[in-house]
Amino acid sequence: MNIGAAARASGVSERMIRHYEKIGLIPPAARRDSGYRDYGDDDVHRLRFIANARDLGFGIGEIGALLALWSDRGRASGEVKALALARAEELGRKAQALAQMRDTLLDLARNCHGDDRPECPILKRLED
Amino acid sequence: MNIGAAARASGVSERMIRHYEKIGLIPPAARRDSGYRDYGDDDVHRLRFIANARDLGFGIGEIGALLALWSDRGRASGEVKALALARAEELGRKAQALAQMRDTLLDLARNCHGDDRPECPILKRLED
DNA sequence: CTTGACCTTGACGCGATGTCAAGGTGCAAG
DNA sequence: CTTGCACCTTGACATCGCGTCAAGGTCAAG
Repeated sequence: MNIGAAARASGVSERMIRHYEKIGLIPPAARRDSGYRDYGDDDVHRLRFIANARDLGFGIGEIGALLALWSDRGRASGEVKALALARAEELGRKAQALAQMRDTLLDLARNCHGDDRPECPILKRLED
Repeated sequence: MNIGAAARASGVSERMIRHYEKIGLIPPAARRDSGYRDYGDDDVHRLRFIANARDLGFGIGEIGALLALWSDRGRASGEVKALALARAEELGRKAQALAQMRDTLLDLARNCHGDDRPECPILKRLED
């Protein structure tokens, strides 16, 4: 399977497949005589795993750890759980921070006439 | 005032002050004979404005627009309000996306024994 | 004059991805 | 066989906001 087909099958762009290979997240792909990368079902499976982990907010480093645990038949599920909980906590922190900013902005906007007059509590707040 | 003092007074790092100047977000600073940048109270005021806007989640482009409105005596507060509401909406979207990921992870973790056994619903989910 | 704090520019790093360029490969139709 | 198009290769540059380090100039106090 060429890289384009693997990309379509896995949901990971060609660009990122090459990138993940370069940074060592995935092993170097097999090559045909032409130099084209050649992927099998296992490779696509691994790429889908990565895509799913990314969709859940894991970073590259964590995904590396997850991949190692995934391929370790004797792994302890506790390690995976710990990674997931740590990520969940971090995501919660970020989500709260963003929600806080949003609320502040909505608060400021509520007190702003929003008409043609120049007076604006939003800008006042930014000045402080 | 040297750049270090301006950084301390405004809460914007030296690095970012130079950066904002290079990308044109702020006008080039005055220079002493030595080549040192020289800042006045107005400059610090503007930098604080930028720091506050950043803390509220505005991006560089939006801050540029806010700065223009800020220095426009005849501005319409409606324009500022529109920027704030657009940013608030975007922040809300991101916050929700992160919270969604967090909830999914907590859900998966809840169903994971988290002991020494290898069986793990989290990894199962990542495989799909 | 020396020392140490401060300034200058420039470059490289992160994280994850897009995009563009210049060139080679594979395959099907003419 | 040739032509053309889709696909592949590597590499470089852009994004966004910031850290950090390096090599050198400046300033002020001792």
